[in-house]
Amino acid sequence: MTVRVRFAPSPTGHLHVGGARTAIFNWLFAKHADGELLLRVEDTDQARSTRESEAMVLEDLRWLGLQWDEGPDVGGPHAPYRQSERVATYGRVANELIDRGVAYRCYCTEEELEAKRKQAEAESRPPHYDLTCWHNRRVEPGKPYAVRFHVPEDGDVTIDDMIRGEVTWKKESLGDFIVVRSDTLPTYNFSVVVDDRDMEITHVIRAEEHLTNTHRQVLIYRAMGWGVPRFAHVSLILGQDRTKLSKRHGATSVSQYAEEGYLPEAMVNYLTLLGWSSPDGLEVFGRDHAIAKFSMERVNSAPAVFDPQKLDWVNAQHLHAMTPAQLAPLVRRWLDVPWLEEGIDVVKTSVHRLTQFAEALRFVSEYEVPAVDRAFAEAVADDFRAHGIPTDEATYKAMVERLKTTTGLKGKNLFMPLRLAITGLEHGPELVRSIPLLRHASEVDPRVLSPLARLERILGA
RNA sequence: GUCCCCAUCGUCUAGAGGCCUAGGACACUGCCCUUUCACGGCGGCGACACGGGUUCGAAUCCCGUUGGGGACGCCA
Repeated sequence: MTVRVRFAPSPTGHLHVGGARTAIFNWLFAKHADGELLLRVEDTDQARSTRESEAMVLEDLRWLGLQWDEGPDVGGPHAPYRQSERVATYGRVANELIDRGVAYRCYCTEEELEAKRKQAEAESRPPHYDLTCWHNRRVEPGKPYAVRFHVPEDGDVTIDDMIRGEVTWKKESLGDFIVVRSDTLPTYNFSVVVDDRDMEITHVIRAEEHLTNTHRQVLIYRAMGWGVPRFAHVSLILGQDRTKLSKRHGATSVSQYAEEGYLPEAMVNYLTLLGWSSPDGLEVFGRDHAIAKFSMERVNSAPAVFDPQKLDWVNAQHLHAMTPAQLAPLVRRWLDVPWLEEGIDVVKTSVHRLTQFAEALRFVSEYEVPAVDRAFAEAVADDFRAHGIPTDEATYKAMVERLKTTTGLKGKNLFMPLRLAITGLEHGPELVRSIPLLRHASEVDPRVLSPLARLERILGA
């Protein structure tokens, strides 16, 4: 049987790293098994769902480089893939549930239910529905009602979770729950079951926050006589304070990380590492490796704290492995200069994120006249005029040898003022690379002062 | 409160009863490389939450305690 999994976001904003990790695990699981991944939009919460959010989520998933076989954008044999467009189906199933006597119309108002809940709480009883409309089943034409599922006598449920093993719930832990709201839209626990059934989902891989929902969902599968898919509940991603990662922990949407100069490859790599480890111990890897090695057996059941520092490191590893030609088109967004590739090559190892290239290369386009000994500057300028500005390692080394003689300086005493005079800074990439870079950049970019022009600034000042 | 899940260095993790004096990675830190910064290399610091079992033997299996998290909606 072909593995079919789904990622089912609700379109209420950008994709969060938690959702991204769930999507990635679904994708890895499907790809590894040569199965299919489909995307389903869970937009039955009309108050919060928007098309703009849906577009953002899809864009975030594409940025990560995940691809799906069926979805609202690409269609497929089980269309539509938006729950808001599937309400007729839910209504049919709900009616069948009522016909079978396992669900009923509930005419209680939200206010009544709220009062009952409060009273139950006050009497320290479980806040379950008091079954008024179950005992008094009726049809009141014209009056709005919700459809409620009745938890049966044999409502205990045990699942064999791929990550957690056997998990059992007693029927008492559940009250009768609503499957269709009075506005005729389904609730999550209901639509998910109908859709997973319709879409022939074989494995439900989702976040642990849904674990307890599984009790209700299995009850619906049973009532309809449907086969139950396998479940895999992935642990949550936590913030540094060990609570569920949320906005107050800082950047939590993948689009923010894209803005901050992280590579999609690194994001996928790091998120994959949060709860999964490669059997060969590799920590820096690409998509193909993850797909080849992925298995649910190696997914950790304990929650994981999101560590921005390690993400940075993983990102740097991917960055450093890329060529300047590969990086240049990505960096242009932040720094669009004609000498970009050589610049990238010179400062690459000092950079962890794409955004940092602009900062690391600022010394090329910006120059503030530093405090340098005038005679020293004169000597260097004379050398440039006589022998030309170094253009590679050989000419640089020759220049250094001459300067040792003409200035009588060596070691730190030579290199520190040389660096300061030419870059305007005390720290930076190797001079053997920086000086040729400045020369080449000044030749193609009028905004860049050549090394000689810089010395003349000092002398003219 | 009830139910469910979880528990190895600060963090991510390896660990399927003897291979464990518990391994790796990030972070921190020392040295080396480097005439700066970074990269890189070699070291250091640093954990099996606690208590009972089971067993010749437990990080590993069982029970309990504690701690953390999640869910208890006409949200998903």
